[in-house]
Amino acid sequence: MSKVRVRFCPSPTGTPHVGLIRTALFNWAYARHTGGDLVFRIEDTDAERDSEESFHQLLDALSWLGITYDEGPDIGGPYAPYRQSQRHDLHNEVVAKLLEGGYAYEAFSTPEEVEARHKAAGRDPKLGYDNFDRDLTEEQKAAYRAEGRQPVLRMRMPDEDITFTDLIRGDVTFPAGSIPDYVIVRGNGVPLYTLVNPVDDATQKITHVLRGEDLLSSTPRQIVLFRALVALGYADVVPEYAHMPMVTGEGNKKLSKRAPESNLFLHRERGFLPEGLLNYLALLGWSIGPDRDVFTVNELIAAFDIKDVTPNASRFDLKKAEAINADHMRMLPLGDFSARLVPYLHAAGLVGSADVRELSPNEEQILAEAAPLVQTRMQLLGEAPGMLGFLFLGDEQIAFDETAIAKLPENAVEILDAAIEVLTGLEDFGPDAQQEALRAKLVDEMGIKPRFAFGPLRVAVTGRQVSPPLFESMEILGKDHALVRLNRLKAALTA
RNA sequence: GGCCCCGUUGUGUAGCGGCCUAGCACGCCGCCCUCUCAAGGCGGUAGCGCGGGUUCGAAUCCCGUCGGGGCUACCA
Repeated sequence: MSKVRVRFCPSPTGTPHVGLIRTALFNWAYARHTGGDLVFRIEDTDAERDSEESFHQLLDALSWLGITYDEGPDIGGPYAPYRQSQRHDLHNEVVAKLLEGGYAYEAFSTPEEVEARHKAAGRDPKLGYDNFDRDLTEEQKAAYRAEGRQPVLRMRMPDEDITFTDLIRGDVTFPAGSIPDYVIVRGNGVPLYTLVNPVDDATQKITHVLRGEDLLSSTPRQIVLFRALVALGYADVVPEYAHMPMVTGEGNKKLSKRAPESNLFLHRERGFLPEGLLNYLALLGWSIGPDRDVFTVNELIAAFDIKDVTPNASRFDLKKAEAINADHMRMLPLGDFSARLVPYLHAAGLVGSADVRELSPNEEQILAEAAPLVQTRMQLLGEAPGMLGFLFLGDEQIAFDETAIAKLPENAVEILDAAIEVLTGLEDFGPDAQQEALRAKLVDEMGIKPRFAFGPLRVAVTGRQVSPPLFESMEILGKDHALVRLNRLKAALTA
C-alpha cells in the first residue's frame, strides 16, 4: 500500500476553533500512526474573509500544540506552493481541460431565471439549479454573451447514484439526480472551493481526506470532479474519505465561533496544557480503550486509527476538559510543571520574566519551593497567580479578601496574638515545628477547633480563604514576613 | 421542502447476538482523610428515544417511527 498522505487545509478566517483543531489533530495522529505525511495547505480563496493575521494564528496554534506537518506554506515541500492563492495557474489550466473535455460547461442562467422555470413547471422553486444550460448551442451562448452575461462554469453531474465508503460511516449513497450541476468557477473567472480543493488534493497526491461532517454532502460532487481529474491525468485515484463528527456546544448546535469555549487561544490563556487540550479533543469521537481516558501524545499516535472514530456528534464539555488537563498537570515532572507556571505568573506581574531561566534567584527559589505545593491543587496553569501570588508580593501588598474576613471567628485577634507569640519564640521555622507549636497552644491549650484556629493565620498570610498549605507557605515566606503579616491582619481587625 | 448523517446515564464513551442485574471517565451527592482547597480512598445518582420484527436469546441485526444535526450559495 502506498504511503498515506493526509492534509489539513483551513481557510485563514478568524481565530482557530477547537473543532478545526480536532480535525487537524486527527489528521496528524493518522499520519503519524501510519508513518505517512501531513500536508498543511492554506485555502485562501476568499479574499474577502481571509487575513494574514489569521494565517499566523494558525501557525501559532499548530506550533503550540505540537502538531507538526511535513509540507506546508512556511516549510515548503515537493508539491509547493501550499497556499491556494498561489496555485491559480494550475487551477485555470484544469478548468480549461475540464471545459474542453466536456466535464464542465458554461451556464448563463441567473438564480431568478432558474426559480422562474421551476415555478412555471410547477416544481418547488427551492430545488436548486435545473441543469438548463447543459447543452446550449454556440449560437445561444453567443447570444447570452451579446447581452453582456458572464457565464459560471458548472460540473456536469452524472445521472447515476454515487456511492463511496466513508471510513467512519461505511457506505454512503447519494441518489442520481439529487445533486444538481454545481458551480466551480464564478462569473468573474475566479475558481471556487468546490473546484480548487479537489484539484489541490489531487495534485498534492492526498490519499485520505479526513474532514468534518459538514462536508459530507459535498463529497459526491468532489468524487465526480475527481473522476474527471483521473481521466485527465491530474489524479491517480479518488482518495478515501472519512467524515468526523461535529463538535457541538450548548444545546446540540454546532459550536459557534462566538462561543468562548470554541476559541483555542482562550483556552491557552486560561492555562490549558497543549497535551491536556489535545488529550481532551481526541476524546471527542475517539477513545483509547474501555477503561481509560488520559493518555500521552505518543500513546495517542500509537493507538489512533481513523476507523475507530465514532460517527456521532459530541459536545464540548469544559469541565471534563479541565479535569483531563488537571491530570496532565499532575503527570508533569516538577521542574517542567514549575517552568510552565512562569508565563502565567509573569502575565500577572508577579515575576520579572516569562522565562524560567531569567528569573531572579529569589523568584526561582520561591517557585521551586511553592510549585510542589500546588501541583495537585490546580486544573489550569492560569490559576497560579491566584494560588501563589502572596508569595511574590510584599507584605503590604496583601489584600485581605472581604468574604474571608467576614468568615473569621470572633476571637480572631486573640488567635493572632497567641500565634504571634508562639511563632516569635520558634527556633525551627519548619512546617512540622510550626504546626506542633501552634497546635499545642491554639488547639490543645485554648481549645479551638483546628479549622478555626488556623483560619485567621491563613487569611493573614495569604489574604484568602483558600491557599496552599499554611505552614509550608509561612516557611517559604520566612519567619519575619510571616510575623509582619500576622500583625498586619491583627491591626486591620482592631482598627 | 429535498438529500445525507446521527441516536447508550446530564456530558464523553466501552459494548460488535449470550461475559450486560450495561463497564469507565467527567459532573453531581455523601462519607473517610484533613490547617483551607485540592489530591487520594470508599460509596451513591442516572442511560440503551419509541414501536414492531428476526432469534432459544438484542443495547448489539432488520423495518418503521420519532428526535437531533448537516448540506441545499457565483462561502469554505
